[in-house]
Amino acid sequence: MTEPSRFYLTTAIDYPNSRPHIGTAFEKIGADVQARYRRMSGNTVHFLMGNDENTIKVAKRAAELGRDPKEYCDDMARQFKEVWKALDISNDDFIQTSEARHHAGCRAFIQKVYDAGHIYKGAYEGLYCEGCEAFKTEKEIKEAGGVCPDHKVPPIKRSEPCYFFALSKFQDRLLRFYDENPGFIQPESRRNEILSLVQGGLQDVNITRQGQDWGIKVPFDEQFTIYVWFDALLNYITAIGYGTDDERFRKWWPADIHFIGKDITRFHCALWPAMLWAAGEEPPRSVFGHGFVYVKNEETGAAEKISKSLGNVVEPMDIVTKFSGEAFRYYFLRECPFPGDGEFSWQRFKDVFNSELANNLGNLYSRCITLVSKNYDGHLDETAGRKPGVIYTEVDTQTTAQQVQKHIEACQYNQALERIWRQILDPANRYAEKTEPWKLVKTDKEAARHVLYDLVEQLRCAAILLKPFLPRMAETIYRGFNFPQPWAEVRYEDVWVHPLQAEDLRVLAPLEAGKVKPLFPRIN
RNA sequence: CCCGGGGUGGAGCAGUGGUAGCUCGCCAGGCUCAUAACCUGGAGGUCGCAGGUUCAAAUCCUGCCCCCGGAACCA
Repeated sequence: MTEPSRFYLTTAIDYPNSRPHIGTAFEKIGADVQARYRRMSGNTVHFLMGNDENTIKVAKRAAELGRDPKEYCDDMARQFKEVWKALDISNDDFIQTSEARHHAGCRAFIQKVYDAGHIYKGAYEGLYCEGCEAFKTEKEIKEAGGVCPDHKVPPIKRSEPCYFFALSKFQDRLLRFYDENPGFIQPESRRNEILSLVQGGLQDVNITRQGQDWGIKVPFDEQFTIYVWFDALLNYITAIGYGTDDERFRKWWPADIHFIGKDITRFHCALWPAMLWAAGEEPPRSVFGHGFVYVKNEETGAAEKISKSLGNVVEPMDIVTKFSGEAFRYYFLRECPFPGDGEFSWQRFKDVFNSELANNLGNLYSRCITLVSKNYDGHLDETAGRKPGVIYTEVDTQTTAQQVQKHIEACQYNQALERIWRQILDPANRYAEKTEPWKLVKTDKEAARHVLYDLVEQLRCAAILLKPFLPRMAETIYRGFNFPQPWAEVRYEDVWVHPLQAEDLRVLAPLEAGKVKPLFPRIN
């Protein structure tokens, strides 16, 4: 991959018109696993998230509520952050594009591009709704049946002066760049899409709006504000100091990976590199366009796009409060392939939770702890300095750990988790069944002790491998025993290095009548 | 019309040339340490359709059908 020292990753910034839904959260979780994994791997990580606030819609929404736009944005940002916190998203920074650092960086950037001659004045013609006092896309109008979706009146054609960014000039350079950097656009399917798009020719893009109060003023012509993408994309650099702290900016740029939804791939893969070149900066190292989450209609069985009009919006907190942030993370990481699309249904959620988290992982943890605590008073003698035995020979744990690493690096989180379950946890349950330590303890207590030591080793491996995915439960499992490595310092290598116990293995988990509290209580 | 993705046992997926695999669900046993959890076995698929290449195709080629998404303020 990239140089091991620093790793800068971002997610798309969200519109604060409405609260985040499970699809928005899907992206953050996928990025979070990557961030946590990189930290474990010894990288100095900077993980950025944020909200995209300089839009007409935001100003309008605030006006509807009779609130000051900035105050409204701050309140929404607070709500977003609450959700991300509940999901244990480990972002290092959260940028709001209404912040001064973003405004300053944006103005510096656009001025530079202007001075370099990549911006020219022209006129924009589009479909305009007088009720909204805004231009509408053809798609919006078409979907509403030829009228404005908000005001139900047909739009009028309107032309206004504006500034264009000369994107078309960068077509050849982009194609050359894709060719020289085959890993730039991920996954592969997205790459093909962008390739054909750019080969088909690029149009210059309108980057300003006239007569808006809310937003960033164009420094070389203050009657205009910067329009959407030319503002939003810049958050990735203004957040790390572009235009305000050059040293910091140089430290982190270029980004190692931008996580975005597949729908905005074109902006990140075509427009964004061109903008950066125009300002004399490097493009990001890679862009990952993840899939979408659809909601299963329980009546028809059909997968529906999440939308307010369909009334099928599921908010993360709906799930988190009923289950947990960990369960939420597990479901989407295991059930929805990150590069492709996935589906959510409450029934499926329950099934996955019960079979994989409660019955498999949680139950293995419970049975191991009980066996050790009840039969050995929580203390396995003579395990200090002793290597655990191998319980599964088809695939050794080193291979498994490396397969998991490979999958994480390719953002194939569902496959990484499947490996852990099939190659670490299932074999442990089978091994317990085969060796029957609950019986063996009555005839050969020493042999049973070794069996239990081997079983607990599987929990140790699973906890380490699961650290980026289920940070809390992985820690709970790990701290249930006196494993030698401090939790904060464990790395994937520790899975196969088997650092020896300095002292005999002991159960540290709090017990009641010799039993632990279930990690994932079954849902009925 | 164009572009992209996809069609594999009831559901969800893996599988890019060599006896069709996994999870859930279902059926039957076993076990009883554990969260009525765990383990074993079983039923269930002509891998969208039709041709072709090959000793051999879910996998490569051609044509067709169907589903989903996209075309520039939408994660």
